[in-house]
Amino acid sequence: MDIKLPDGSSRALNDGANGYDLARDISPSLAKVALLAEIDGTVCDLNTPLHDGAQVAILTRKDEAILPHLRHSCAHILAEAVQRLFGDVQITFGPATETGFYYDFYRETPFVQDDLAQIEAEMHRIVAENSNFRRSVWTRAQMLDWCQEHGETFKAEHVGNIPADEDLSVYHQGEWMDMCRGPHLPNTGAVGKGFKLMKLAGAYWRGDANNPQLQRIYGTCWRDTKELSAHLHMLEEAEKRDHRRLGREMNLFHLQEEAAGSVFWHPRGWTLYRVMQDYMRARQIEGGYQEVKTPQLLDRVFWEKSGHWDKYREDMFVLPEGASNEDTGEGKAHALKPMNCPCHVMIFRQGIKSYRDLPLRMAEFGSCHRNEASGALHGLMRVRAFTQDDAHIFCTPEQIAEETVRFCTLLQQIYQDFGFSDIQVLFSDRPKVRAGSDAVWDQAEAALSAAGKAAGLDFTHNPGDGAFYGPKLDFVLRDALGREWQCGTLQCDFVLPERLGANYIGADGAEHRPVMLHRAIIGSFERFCGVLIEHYAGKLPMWLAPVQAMVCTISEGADAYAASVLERFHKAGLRTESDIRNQKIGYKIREHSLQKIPALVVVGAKEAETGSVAIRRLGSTEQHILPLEEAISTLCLEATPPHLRNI
RNA sequence: GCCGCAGUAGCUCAGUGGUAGAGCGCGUCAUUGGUAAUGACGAGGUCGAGAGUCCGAUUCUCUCCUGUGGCACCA
Repeated sequence: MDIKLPDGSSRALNDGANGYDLARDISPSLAKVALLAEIDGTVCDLNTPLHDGAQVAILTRKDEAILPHLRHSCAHILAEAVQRLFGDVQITFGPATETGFYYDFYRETPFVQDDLAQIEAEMHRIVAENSNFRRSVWTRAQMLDWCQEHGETFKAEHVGNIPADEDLSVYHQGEWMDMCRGPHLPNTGAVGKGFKLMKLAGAYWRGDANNPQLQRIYGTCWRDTKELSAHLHMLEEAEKRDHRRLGREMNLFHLQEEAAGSVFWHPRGWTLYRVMQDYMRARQIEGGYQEVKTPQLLDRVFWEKSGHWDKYREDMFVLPEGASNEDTGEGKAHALKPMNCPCHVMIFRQGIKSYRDLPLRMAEFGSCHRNEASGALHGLMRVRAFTQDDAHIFCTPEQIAEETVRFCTLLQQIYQDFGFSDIQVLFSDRPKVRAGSDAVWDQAEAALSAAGKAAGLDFTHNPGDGAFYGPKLDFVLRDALGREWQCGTLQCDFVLPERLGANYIGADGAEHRPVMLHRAIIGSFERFCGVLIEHYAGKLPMWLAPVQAMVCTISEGADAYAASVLERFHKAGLRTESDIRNQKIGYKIREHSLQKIPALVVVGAKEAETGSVAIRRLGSTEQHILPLEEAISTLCLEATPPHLRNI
């Protein structure tokens, strides 16, 4: 038979030959390092038989494509090690992840951290044993017998979930085996030493909280120890830019247990927050939005009417009846608002709206409370009290397309200004269970998807994942470490205007129902602050930096000059502080550099005499001596928020 | 909410069945210096909260709280 190779050449092999035979035919040295075969674009075991005319590539350690399979094989080795060491363990699943693998086990007694070292040592032993991975195909009955015999109830349950027309394959390695689709490396030795067990975690069987909890062991796995240490180093770097750590070190905010999930903003952190908010407000006004402010605490009846009570009451903060005054037991039941939209509909409903009022764009920096599960809280990223850059656009169905384009344009501008250029858009269309007629969905989906494309955004289709009340676009941005953050969203809603009785008078003189577009760009200010801190590793661009310049004196003799410099900087609108402490200049430089202050303004006798300043920028060791006014105009230029530039 | 881990000075952490220690930070004093740590001295702790075992608990046990890594959740 004839096999085509990646370089366009072809090779004649005997019938029944496999990838290994091909590798050996090409060269004995290739056969030694061959790990997997990519047959017609699908990665397969090396010993998978080839067919005539197949396009085949032999994969070796050099190919990144082996990584998922290397990791998956490593997961099997983990599972074998665990079953060797612990008698009372059932195996379940163990897939590859983005940087490694995990395996979920069932065991009455949980694993503890100290078990990991022992397990890892056993894994190295299994690698050293260098057993072949051997695939075989079993019948359902054979498999179930095996599960019965070995007490593997979870695997047995899974047998029933494998499509009837699919082969049920098992992979052996030495004495051990697992039911698995494969493919795998030729032998356990091929996994090498580039792996490490990372952490223990709980996970539910089949991802469902109603099912038994399994014990998950995470590992990371790479092609060699060099790649492994590079990855571990990257993790250390990521830890250094953790916003919780930087928030403390830079004195931006803190959290404490009496207010779990709510932020104490310190002066510097609140400055960042305010600068962001001022910027967002300005951009929104440019974008044709009107800003409003609505109540935090509303009668329970209101939430019942809006439909939130039924759906979200578990996660709402509620004041039960009588709680408003503990002494007298007076007061109706209330709840803190978990979102702003119903309140915005209330404003829309005041007075009679005409089609001439549409589209009506109503924005609020809406402070919301959601009683998030305790295990979900995480620094600024997941909190219980937060403020959204929320807005609702009331419009006609015909206006959806244009409003979407306007929104995408605004969003792109804002992300760019904050320093994010890699934006991914997910378009989610009608779910199975939904409200509204198909005709309206047709129109909304077409409008959204066309508008997304028109705005020139990267576009991924996410079928069936829309909200029950309408299709949506989600905007995911990628930060400096390549992590993804879903921040922006645009959701069509045909339901809430109806539930809460919003309408307008059309050109025909009749009442019509507006469509509501729920939209946010940064999502929550709290979370976005966290994202910014991590994206910039604390080194915020000048316009966002809480303190933009620090005037540092060389010695006491320069105090008076420093005070006049500080005053000039303040007058120029630069957020500036001064450090006239009795310390050496090196000490001050170090301290304010660690505080990530963008411009250090050093003044001593020389500067005082010539009316100049020595500027040292964060991240550089150079000093630039400039006349005071020139320094100010240079820094001011950079410190100008994006919406005020070029005007 | 579930599973693992953790909670000791402002921060990072050590430590012990007989009520505690370091470094940094903070304060005072000396030093007046030229770009990432000047020196000396000093203050600072209900060892997360509650209960139990014990003559005695920060240490052992239990419960709770909070944090943390996951899972589930995320309008």
